[in-house]
Amino acid sequence: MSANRVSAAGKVLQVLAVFDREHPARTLSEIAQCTGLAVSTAHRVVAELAAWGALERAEDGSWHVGLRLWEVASGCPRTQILRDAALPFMQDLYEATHENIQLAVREGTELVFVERIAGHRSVELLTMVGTRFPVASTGMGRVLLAHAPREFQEEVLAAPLRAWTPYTVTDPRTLRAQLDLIRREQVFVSDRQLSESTVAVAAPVRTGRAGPVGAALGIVVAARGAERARGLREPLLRAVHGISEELGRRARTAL
Amino acid sequence: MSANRVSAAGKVLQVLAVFDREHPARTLSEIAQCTGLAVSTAHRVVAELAAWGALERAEDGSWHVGLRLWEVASGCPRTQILRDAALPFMQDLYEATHENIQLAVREGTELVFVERIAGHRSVELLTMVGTRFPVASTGMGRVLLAHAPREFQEEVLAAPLRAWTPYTVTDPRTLRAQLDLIRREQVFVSDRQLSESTVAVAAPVRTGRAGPVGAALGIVVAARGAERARGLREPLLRAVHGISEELGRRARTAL
DNA sequence: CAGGCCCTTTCCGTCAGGCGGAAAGGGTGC
DNA sequence: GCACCCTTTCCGCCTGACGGAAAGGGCCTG
Repeated sequence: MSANRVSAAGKVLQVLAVFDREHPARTLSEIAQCTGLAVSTAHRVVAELAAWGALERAEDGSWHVGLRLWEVASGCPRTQILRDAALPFMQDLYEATHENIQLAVREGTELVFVERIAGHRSVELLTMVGTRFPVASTGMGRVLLAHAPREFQEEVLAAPLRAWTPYTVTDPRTLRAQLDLIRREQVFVSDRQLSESTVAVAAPVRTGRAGPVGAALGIVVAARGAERARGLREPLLRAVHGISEELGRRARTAL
Repeated sequence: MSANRVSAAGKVLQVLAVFDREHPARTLSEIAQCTGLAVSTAHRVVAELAAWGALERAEDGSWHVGLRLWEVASGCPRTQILRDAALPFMQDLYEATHENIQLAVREGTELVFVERIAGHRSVELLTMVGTRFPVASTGMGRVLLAHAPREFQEEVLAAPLRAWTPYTVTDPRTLRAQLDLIRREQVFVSDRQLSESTVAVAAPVRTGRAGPVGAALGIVVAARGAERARGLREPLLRAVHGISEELGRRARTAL
């Protein structure tokens, strides 16, 4: 058989793509199965990746992403620069609130969480660093969507919106109104849209004082303590302004 | 010409390896140069990687690591599990001290920084998340070395030790004594070994209460405020014990 | 304890797809 | 306008990637 129209480089990427949040570890035959590669081929590719350090092997024989690949990828400028600029402000915000502080960027019609601070007293969340969500599903995503090019907004509004809770806004018209609201107000409160037990407060991070929106910062609190959200507005705004200026400063010196 | 003894998968990895902390962005010809690949080959490989999202292109035409690769690699269990277990304790420690809190693992004879908390009031450091250092050069590294298999210790002690400052211990005999000390005491104070302006306090993180040492936690303070180090002992110990137990709990439930 | 099942590893002959030299294309600075 | 450098495309040759097959090994079941 040879339903194989994938370049050698493509095979490497296929193998890497097999590892995600739900499957951090996989066996050789799983890898072969998922990629559609012959086991012998998968075996060779995996062995080469492992020799380099991109994959590592657990005692039980299963494979997982290796430290070496993590090192290379952790230099990703999109996350690295943002993270460096934002962390001190996120720390301040955490210290003031002791809630979950999250940082995310938009990638197409999805939201990718880039950094997160959580302590012992924070609410448990289902989001994790490195995971994706539809951009319309979260408060942070809607903030990014509101400041995204029109085409993206239309693309998202055109698609059916998933209801995660009874409160999730799924009517495109209502969502459109929310996006308008977000652009007027700086801060957006997202009430139990993704989970019944959480309320999020989110604001846009810019590059420089008035530059383009490149990320969103959010605080997630328990829904039962939702009245707290009001008091989070000011500290959140201070943080996003601080981060935006810091990003502007770094972008300028980089040129 | 064809001084080419590298498999197709190897070429992909060669290209990825070209990106490090000193060179987060590179042009096509740089990539070709560094890997020794023909430009046309490098071009094809880079294009394939970019199509998948492993590489992205800046406006100036240079290439850098893409968000997609970062996502996959951020699932690396070695860092992910450790990070998740340690972060809340690192937060507490940061809040109590407002100093740099660092988490690192050992990879062969080198130290890799896995996580770092730093706020506005913390000292500027030359270490970054995702960077490597010789294991003997830092306080955290020596803690990991002290708890590493004998063979590694001998390997490191046999090699010449680099002097980063006038205070750096380079005599194998003195270092050996330090390693003994580390095993007796739980906490190790590393005085201006890597930089003249910093003092580090480090302790080992275990898997479970008495499991193997898998990481090191460290606090870095300004050398001028070195007397603070004494007071950091107890909070640091509390943190490493908390993390160790949390790791033990997770490892057990994973089985 | 034998038998069967499934996953991993190795081997090897075939042939497609990767390879790189060369040349065209495009941008910039002197 | 010319020269230089970087990027992109093209194409014919040939090598090294491919996958079927079989051996090896661990584990459960009857």
